[in-house]
Amino acid sequence: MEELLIKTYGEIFEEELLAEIIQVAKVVEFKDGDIMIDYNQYIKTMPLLLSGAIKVMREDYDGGELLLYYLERGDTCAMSMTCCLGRKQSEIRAIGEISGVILMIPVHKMSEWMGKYKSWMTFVFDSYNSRFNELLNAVDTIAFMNMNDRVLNYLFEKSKIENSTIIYKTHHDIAKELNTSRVVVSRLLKALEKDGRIKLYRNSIEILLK
Amino acid sequence: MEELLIKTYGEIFEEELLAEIIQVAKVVEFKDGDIMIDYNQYIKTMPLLLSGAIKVMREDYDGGELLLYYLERGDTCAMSMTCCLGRKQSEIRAIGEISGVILMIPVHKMSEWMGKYKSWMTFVFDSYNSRFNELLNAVDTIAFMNMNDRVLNYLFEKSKIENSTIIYKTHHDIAKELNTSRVVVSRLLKALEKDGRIKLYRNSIEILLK
DNA sequence: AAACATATGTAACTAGTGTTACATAGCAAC
DNA sequence: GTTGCTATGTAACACTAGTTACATATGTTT
Repeated sequence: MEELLIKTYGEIFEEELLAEIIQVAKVVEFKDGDIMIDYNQYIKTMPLLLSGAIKVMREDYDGGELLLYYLERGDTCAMSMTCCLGRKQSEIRAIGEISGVILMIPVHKMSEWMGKYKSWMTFVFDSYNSRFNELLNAVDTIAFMNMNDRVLNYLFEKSKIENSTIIYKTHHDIAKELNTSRVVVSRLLKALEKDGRIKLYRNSIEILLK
Repeated sequence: MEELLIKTYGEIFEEELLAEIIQVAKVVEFKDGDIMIDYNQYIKTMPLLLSGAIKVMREDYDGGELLLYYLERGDTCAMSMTCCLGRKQSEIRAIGEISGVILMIPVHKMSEWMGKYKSWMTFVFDSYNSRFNELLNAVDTIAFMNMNDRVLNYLFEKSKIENSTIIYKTHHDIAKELNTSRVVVSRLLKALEKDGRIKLYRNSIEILLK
C-alpha cells in the first residue's frame, strides 16, 4: 500500500504529509459495482484513489441516470470535499467501476492539512478544478453531441480507463449510463459495426482502430 | 461601495479581512452585455460580485452556446479561482446580464488570505461547492428535461434574478441561451400562452402566476 | 437435451426537435 | 406615409431519438 501511495502521490506531496497520510488513513478495498457514495448521504471522510476506477453518476427524480465522469488513480471526489467541509449531502452517486483501493482521510485532518501543507491545498484546488472541467465536458457531451457521437465517445472513454480496446458492457448497461434506451444503443452500435468501427460480441464490444 | 461590501459580505468576513479588501480591491462597473471573461483567457484577478448579475455560458466548437447559470450578489466565479491559482485558461464565458459592480482581488492576496482568514477559505470552498451544484443543475436540465420544460425553467430562473414577472428577452435570445432554434422557442412559447401560463409581447414576456 | 434467463437484432411507429420558407406585425428613421 | 429593420407567427417537412413488440441468439441450470 505504501509503495502505491508513493507511486501515486509521491511527486506532489511532501515527505511529512505522506507520513501523516500513512498514519491516519484507512485503507479500503472496493469492487466493481460497489456503491461508495449515494444521494443525500453525509460524508465524513475524504477518499484518495490509489488504484481502480470509480464512476460518478447523476440521477433524475424519476429514475433516469447519467454518467458524469470517471475518477482514476490520483483523483479524489469533489463532492466529498465539500460534503466534508460544509456538512452537505451528496448530490451524486459514486460506484466502483474497476475494483481498487482508496485511502479514507478523516475530515479534521483534511482541513488541518489545508493550513499546514501547501501541497495539500494545491492538490485540493487542482482536484476541484479537474472535477469542474470534467463536469463541463459532460455538459458539452449531452448538450452538443447527438446520440451516435455520445455512444462513440462513451466507448473511447471506457476504453481509456480500461486500457483495452475490448469493452465488457451490455447494450443495456451503456443505455443506462447515457440515459437512453437499449434499442437506441443497439441500433447505433449496429451501424457503427457496419461502418467497420467496432465489432460486436455478446457482453462485449471491440473497438477497431482504423 | 463600502456599504455595499458590508451589506453583502459583512456577515461572513471578519473586520480585518473587510478592511484589507477595501484597501486592495479595484472597483469595476459592468453593463448588460459586457464580456467579462472569455474562452482561453488567462485571469489574473478574482471577482467578487457586489451587485447586478452575470451569466456564465459554455460554447461549442462550432458556435453553439448554452447558459450554465447566473452569478448574483455575493457570488464569485469558480473558473476565476482556479485560473488564478493554477494559471489555467478559462473554459467558460462570463457576460454581464444585469449591470452592476464587482470587486477585483489580485491573485496573490487571494492565496495569502487563504492561510490568514478562516472565513476566506470557507467562502472560497462554499463558492466552489455552489458552482459545482449549479453545474449539476445545468446537467439535470439538459439531460432530463424536454425543451418545453427547459423554456419554462428558463423563464422562472430569469424572472428570479430580475425579480420581476416581466422578462425582456426576444425569442432569438432565449433560443441562443438554450442552444436551440428561434422557431422552436416561438412555437413552445405560443403553446404556453395558449395554456394561459405566459403572455407574449414584442421584446418581452410576462409570466402569469396562476 | 430441455428449460430458462439474458442479450441482441430489427421492424414499425410515435414524439420531439430542428429546418426552411414565407407571412405578418411592430417600431423607428427619413 | 414610406421604407426598412427586427421580431414574431406558422406551415410543411426532415431527422433523431424513444417506444412497442417480437424474433433470434447465447449461455446457464437442471
